[in-house]
Amino acid sequence: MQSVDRVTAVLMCFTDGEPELGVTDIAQRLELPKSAVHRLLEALTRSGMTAREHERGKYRLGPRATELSLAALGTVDVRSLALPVMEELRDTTGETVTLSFVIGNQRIYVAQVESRQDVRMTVEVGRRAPLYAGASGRAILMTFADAELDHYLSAVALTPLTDRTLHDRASLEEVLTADRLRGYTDSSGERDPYAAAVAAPIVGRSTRAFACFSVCGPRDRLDDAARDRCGPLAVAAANRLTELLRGS
Amino acid sequence: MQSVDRVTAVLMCFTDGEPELGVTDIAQRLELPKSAVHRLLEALTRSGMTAREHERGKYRLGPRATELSLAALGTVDVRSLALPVMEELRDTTGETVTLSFVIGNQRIYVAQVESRQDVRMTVEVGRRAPLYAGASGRAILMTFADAELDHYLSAVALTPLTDRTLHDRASLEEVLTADRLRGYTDSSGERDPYAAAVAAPIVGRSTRAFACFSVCGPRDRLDDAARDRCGPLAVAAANRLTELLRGS
DNA sequence: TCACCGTTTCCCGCTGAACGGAACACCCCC
DNA sequence: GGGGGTGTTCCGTTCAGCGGGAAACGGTGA
Repeated sequence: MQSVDRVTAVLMCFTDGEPELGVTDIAQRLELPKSAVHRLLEALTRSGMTAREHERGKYRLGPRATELSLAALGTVDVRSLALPVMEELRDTTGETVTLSFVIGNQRIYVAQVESRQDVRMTVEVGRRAPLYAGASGRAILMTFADAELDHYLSAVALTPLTDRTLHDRASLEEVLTADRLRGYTDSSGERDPYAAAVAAPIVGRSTRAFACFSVCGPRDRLDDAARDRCGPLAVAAANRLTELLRGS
Repeated sequence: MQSVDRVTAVLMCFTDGEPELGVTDIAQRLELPKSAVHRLLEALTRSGMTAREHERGKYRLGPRATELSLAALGTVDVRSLALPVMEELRDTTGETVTLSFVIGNQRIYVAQVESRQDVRMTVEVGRRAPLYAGASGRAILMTFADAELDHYLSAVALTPLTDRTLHDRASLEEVLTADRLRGYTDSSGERDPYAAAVAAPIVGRSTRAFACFSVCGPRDRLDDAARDRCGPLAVAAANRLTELLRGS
């Protein structure tokens, strides 16, 4: 059914990192006539899957999509899917592996798999942390679109947690730019003076991460060379979880 | 467009609390011919919005729906929407109000608005708790379908946290049955010997809660009469948040 | 093992829902 | 005022999607 394919394609456009899209934009992405896209969006808006704030405005996902989302995520236990991937990453790297979710403009540890070594990092599952300090938070931040990042940096005071925390906007943006290129972030002594970590964002099809993995341990052990080795492993694990979530 | 309406209607069937549905079931709910529903589901499954495990099996939401969900929820900051509702509930009841999310088979405090009274309940935002102990957890459990509840009770050891915690299956199920009728749960001394609470589940359109509100305070103040008064207020606040999420 | 029941799948003639090109309307900016 | 780009509307055309009904399938109980 051609219509079903088109509905799905239009809705999936909203997962590409931009929450608001126009008729012409979607038509170009999907190589469809504007009249067809317009007709689809009008019908989707009437049925609640998309919405827009005013006439001639851009479209966004609507209340029915939110309701569908709550149901869809209720049936997928992200944490259960993640645990085996985390165990594999822990065994490969030898360090503690954590999973954090984004909630608002903070992140929260929801699971960890601890290193088997006697000297190890342990985090307090349930603890929240800001996004600007440390590898995990920045792994999420680096997936933000420019406008979103700008909004975040305007809204949040960059209070240093240790004397190694990046807290001025310019150096933060510079670090994020570099991190985007390699797909992971790293930190040493930013949230805890004796800890170091690498982290990789976890995305759906959206480019905006909803969670991240980190590999963390004592600074002495997770030195520059170890972080260089662990970063790509964290990226691979994050990609693995994304595949599992997609059901492929 | 008739097809768009049908696609939306079919997808929304999956938000009614049952994660798996058959052709006949959906056709009956929507009063559509089975051949039409079958054609829609086949097309939705090809495009990834729905999926099924084997031929002739039931359908469920698919990987594209999961991806769409992550994008949709990324644009709705549930916590920001909730805070004004929680403040209003705090002012009406005089007690501390909390918001918990479901993560796996536990819940986690994500926000609180504290009572203005000097003697007050304070929770540790970020702390996790089981679903079987206390008003908040049971507010979530009571929205589970029978099969899901059965699965939960089989999987989780009902370890008492205080000597008032309900920890045998029969009395838990009995309490849940009663709570479903009135739409909220209450507890006194189950997780903390000196605390009492009422809690109401927060749902999308799904009957399975993704979060809950609680009103909590010292047991002496939140006695039977106070809990009777606060329960319906918590239910109204939960419904209010659901409306806000739906964008109505 | 077989019959029954309920569900899923498939078929096919029909028609109006959906199609897309093009023109129009609108808005922003120089 | 005009250019550029986007959103909206129109309308003749056509085939995608329609639904009734039959066939196929699977589970269950005697």
